[in-house]
Amino acid sequence: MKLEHLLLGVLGMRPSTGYDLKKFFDTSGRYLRSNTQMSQVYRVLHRMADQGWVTYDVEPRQGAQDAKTYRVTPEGMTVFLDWLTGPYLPPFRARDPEFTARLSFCGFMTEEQLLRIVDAELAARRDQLIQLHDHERTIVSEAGYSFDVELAVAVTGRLAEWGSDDVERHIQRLERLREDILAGRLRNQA
Amino acid sequence: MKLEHLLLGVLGMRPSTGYDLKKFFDTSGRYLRSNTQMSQVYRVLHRMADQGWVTYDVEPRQGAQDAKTYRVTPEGMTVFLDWLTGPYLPPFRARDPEFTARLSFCGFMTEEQLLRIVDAELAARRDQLIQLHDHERTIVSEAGYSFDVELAVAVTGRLAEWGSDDVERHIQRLERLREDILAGRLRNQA
DNA sequence: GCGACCCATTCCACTAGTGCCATGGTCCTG
DNA sequence: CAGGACCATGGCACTAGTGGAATGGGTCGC
Repeated sequence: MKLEHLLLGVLGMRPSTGYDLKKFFDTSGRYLRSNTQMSQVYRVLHRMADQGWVTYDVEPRQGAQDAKTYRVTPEGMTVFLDWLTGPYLPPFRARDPEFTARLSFCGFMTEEQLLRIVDAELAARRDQLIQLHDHERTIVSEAGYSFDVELAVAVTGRLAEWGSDDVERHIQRLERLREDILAGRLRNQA
Repeated sequence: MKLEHLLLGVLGMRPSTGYDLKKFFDTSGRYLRSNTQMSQVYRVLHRMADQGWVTYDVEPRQGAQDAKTYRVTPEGMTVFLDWLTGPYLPPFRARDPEFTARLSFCGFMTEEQLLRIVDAELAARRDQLIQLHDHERTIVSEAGYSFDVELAVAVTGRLAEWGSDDVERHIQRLERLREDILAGRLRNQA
């Protein structure tokens, strides 16, 4: 998930300055991408402007740097939609934000496109759950450094438990979401 | 969380070849780091060998490339332990693997060091939960591209719900783990 | 006896991201 | 009236990671 696409998505909802974008990723967008650097935002913005994916209006500010309000061009929107509605390959770890990122831009999708993504995610996580079960792990330290095997076994056992619980829970949520989309239950609700 | 540290941790448990390490991150270590490239593993291994953090024994294989079995040196172990037991700054997103990574190497820690990490994580997530509640988000599309506001509101609402449920659940697990460590319940169990 | 897959290392060009700092303004607060 | 937060842009050196391919075995099954 490139910063590029996230920026296009955010700008697609609301034209912003580089500063606004940075602020967004520090606050409500933090679950999409954390630790976003100023420099990175501006660098990507410059590149996208060169490629014609975004344009900006300059608001002159006497003395200080001008403020540039960026907006997505039709070409940029095409690039963004190609990513958003293009093939979704669920990442190996259910927790990384690929899926969440796409869902948070679901306003740009049709319900059919959304369903395709949800279905792909669901299939991947069901597979994953099966593989988690027939997976034994042994912990042995052979390297001669001080290592508390008993503690390691107990804690990693718990981590594995947490992991598969999370996947199960995620699957249940996806099933519920899927049904709600199909039944039109996402319409006309608070 | 640098690949460096993960490699040192894994090698600290079991000396391995570069290939073994890559395989590990593709299978049981996949929750620590996904999509690990061969080239990256070998590059980091070379650098660490230069710095004296690891050494290797060469097993000659006639015709083909020699196989090198890497192991951690005392200096490397020091570097690793400095990271592992050094200050833990919980990442903004509860889901990224910093915490999990440290816990999976808990065999190298004392129970006190483990507790410090768990406590830091717990404090961070409790703060986060408070901030999640007084956080209103409004979704408006002002950019003129086709945008289904109703769908977006419904789905992002659900995402937010999922997110805060996850944090709550994570906190409960941490509390339970904390108590179990303190009560010595991680000892002598299956 | 060949294709597929495993073992094992290395190189190369490239892209993305980090961390830190400089500039220069406004507005608020104690 | 100083200090800090906020607004806004940008430069620089650096590090880490991606993606792909070349090399050259070995083993297993069909």
